[in-house]
Amino acid sequence: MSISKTYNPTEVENKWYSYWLQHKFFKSVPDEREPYTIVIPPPNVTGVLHMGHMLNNTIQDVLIRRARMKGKNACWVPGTDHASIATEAKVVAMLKERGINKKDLSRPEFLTYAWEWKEKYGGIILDQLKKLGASCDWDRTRFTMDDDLSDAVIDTFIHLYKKGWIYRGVRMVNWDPQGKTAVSDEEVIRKEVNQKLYYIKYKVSNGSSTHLTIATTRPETIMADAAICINPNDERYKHLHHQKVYIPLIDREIPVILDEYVTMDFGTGCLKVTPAHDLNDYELGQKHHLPVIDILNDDGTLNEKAQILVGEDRFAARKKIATLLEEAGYLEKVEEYKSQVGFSERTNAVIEPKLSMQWFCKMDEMAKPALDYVLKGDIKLIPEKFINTYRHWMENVKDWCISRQLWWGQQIPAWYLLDGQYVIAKTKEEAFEEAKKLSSKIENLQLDDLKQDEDVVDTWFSSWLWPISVFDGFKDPNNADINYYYPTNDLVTAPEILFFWVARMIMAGHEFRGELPFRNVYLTGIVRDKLGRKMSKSLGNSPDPLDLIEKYGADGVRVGMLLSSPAGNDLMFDESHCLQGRNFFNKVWNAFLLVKGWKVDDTLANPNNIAIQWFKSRFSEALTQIEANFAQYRLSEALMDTYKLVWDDFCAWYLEMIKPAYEHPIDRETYEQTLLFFTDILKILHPFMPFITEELWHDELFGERAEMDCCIVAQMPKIEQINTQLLNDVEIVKQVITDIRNTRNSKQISPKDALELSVKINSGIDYNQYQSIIAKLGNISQFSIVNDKVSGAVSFMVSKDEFYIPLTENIDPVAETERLNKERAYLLGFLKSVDAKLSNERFMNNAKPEIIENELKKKVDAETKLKIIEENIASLAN
RNA sequence: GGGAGUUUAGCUCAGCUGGUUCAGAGCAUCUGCCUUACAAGCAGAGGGUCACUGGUUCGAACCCAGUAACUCCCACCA
Repeated sequence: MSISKTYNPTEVENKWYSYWLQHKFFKSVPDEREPYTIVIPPPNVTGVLHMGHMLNNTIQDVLIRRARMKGKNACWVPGTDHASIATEAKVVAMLKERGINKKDLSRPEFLTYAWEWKEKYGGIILDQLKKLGASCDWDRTRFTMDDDLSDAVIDTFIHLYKKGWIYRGVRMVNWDPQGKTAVSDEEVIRKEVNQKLYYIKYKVSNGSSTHLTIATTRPETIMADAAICINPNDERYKHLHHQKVYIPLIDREIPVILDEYVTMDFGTGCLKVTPAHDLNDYELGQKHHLPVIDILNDDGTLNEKAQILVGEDRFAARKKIATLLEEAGYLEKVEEYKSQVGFSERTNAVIEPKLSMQWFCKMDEMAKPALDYVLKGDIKLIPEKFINTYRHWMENVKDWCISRQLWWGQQIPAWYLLDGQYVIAKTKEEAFEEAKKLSSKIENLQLDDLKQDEDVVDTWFSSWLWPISVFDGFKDPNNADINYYYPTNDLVTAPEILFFWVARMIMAGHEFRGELPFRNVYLTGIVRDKLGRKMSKSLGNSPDPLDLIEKYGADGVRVGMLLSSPAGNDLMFDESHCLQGRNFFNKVWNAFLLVKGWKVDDTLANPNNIAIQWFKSRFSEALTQIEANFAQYRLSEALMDTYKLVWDDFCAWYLEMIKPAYEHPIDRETYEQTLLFFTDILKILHPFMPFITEELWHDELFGERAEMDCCIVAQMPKIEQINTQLLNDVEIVKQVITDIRNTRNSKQISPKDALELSVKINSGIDYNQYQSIIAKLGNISQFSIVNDKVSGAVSFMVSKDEFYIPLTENIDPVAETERLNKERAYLLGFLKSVDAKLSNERFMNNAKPEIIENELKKKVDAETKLKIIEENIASLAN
């Protein structure tokens, strides 16, 4: 098998992904091994892959591949979320394009369209994940509206209802007029927007011509006013106590009420109270027994109760009413004003506070154990800083509005009787039986008298069950899968959904399994562009992930994503990272080409033992570091350790040390060792760069591979004994080589010209054994150990040892002296600081003994060096 | 308004229990190289008052207090 000169990612990626699939390497079934489980945060079924998914899933894949290679039974469960609001919106839009209005469809008809649409476009994102190399067990793919998962939703609804934790009530909810549904508090995103503050005059009805002025950002709601409220302590308005005023334009009379809730120094100190359209006003209205006048339709247009501007959209009405007020002389002034406005997370429509009958889930009881898991450390949040946020939310948790006025989702299992009573039951038949038991029985109750609640539950009411439901933990609570895989190990997700999803999964885990759902939550950051803006479709600042894969290879993009993304920190994405990733796999490829090109001569018996032993130790040293970083979920650092090990230690040093001269053969032992090293390198690279490593793994260089002998299931190398002495020595040897190269650079000597090198050893290092390495990498023709200083040579010092390169014609005593003087000055300064410490009584009394010992050693070392330098300066002067 | 976090080289980030003259890495930059694995490369080099001000300490990037800037989360000021 010949190997191509350059690595071709696309071809290789497709080849190996199919191979992995075909040989079921992603598949997991319970066995005697330790499980390692991740459930994917299910992306919206309508979604397409964006940079956030790339980051998130790359991390998951690295973790899962590593676990697999560490002998665990790794199971990554993929799937999608039905995302009721988002999907329903898309389906409605699609129907509209076809000239179909949702209103004209029955529920079953609509759902048929929706399912068709889901089947057609639903899988896209999962296929995109495959391009990234995601090693999910695709046979386990679930959808939150699969029958079993929907059943679980209904069952848990009934369970919680029976516990008294689900109730129905009229509340002020966040109404999304575009989605025409209520949304939960968490789905409202507040943004500061520039608004106008309208000052509007209301006539007092006592016959005098006085008026009061209120300030509002929402003049279109004055028709829904129920009162004007002033602070009883406000001296300015004592005369208004117990008066009534007329709403402008419609001249409806409303009372002036008193409440300390009103801030005197904001606006005019007069507050219009509009219970139907503002949460605070609603509460104020409750307190003062005010009527609720709702002037808005579900779609945000004004209804007939508004009397004027009926049918107008709320924002159009706002503009028009401003004009009307102005014309009628009621508008005192308009000011620019910044305030917070809530937007729907799903549709981006401005949220309308609206009173309506909804289903709620009580949270306080469930929050307690869910908080404990995290506070006790049974569930770890990574990074830990999120614990505070989590606690704050859990301690102030509010009941969860779980009903949504949509069709796409799990329909609420509430069945209404003709008289408005209702029962909760899974099926109509069960509901019928329940209904017959009601205390106030209905005569002649017929099955068809029961009408199911039209609403569906919030999508999160299904996804909070995800870690259990994907293993059929509801349908069959004692099955082999759930017993084996649950609790799962790591969850990788965005901090944005810590409350939406993570917290609720913990609650559900405890409530329905009596156990936590996962042990570690790795919270990723937001992917931002160079300017720090969140990457989003609407800003157009997000590259298409698939284009990136096309351009840099999946391995390159994976490395690019991970190069700089510590947990919890936002990722400042820059394509140059992917470039760096590509350059990296290119480096690996070329190193491979080099080794592959070598011819072995079995008669050679001069293995590079030093190089081999050194790299062995170095590899274990790096592996120790890599493991430690993984243990702390420092993926970027683990990657960087690997990167440096491969690029610097292996390619730049080890391969250069052992590389035979052009067209010369290599000895058997060195060759075999190098192949072993390469194998280990492929293994540690694999979680980051699965494709190129698998490709190289199968090269004939490593001999015939059995069908199932793949890098993806290779076992990670183990940490072996580290020869610290050797590692230290080689660091010095590397420094010697660097200094030789530096000398060449500064004297403009070509690397091709061989040099002579002498060393006067003061350190006790045995340079004899490193001679050949120094000679090879420094291009030294003659290496000698001397007892005296060499005059007329360029010198440098490494550790305490003096090195000389005779260069009579090029030597410049003045420059050389200057250089040595600089070093001398540095050492003098250094000694001074050390002496200062050592002569400081308090330091000697307080510092730990090992610190003092270290200082003493520093002193001796520096003095030795100083002495040598001063001798050298003296000898130059001669 | 409340809470959390961040601030270290041009950029992205490390810096664990305060202890080498401690200031580090990768990228970028600069210099020199087409040295037969790799110019997607090789060999080198330069770059920082650790945001600011005080304090604690023998010793501070690290601990404490204050200041500033930025980010995120939570919160109903019309």
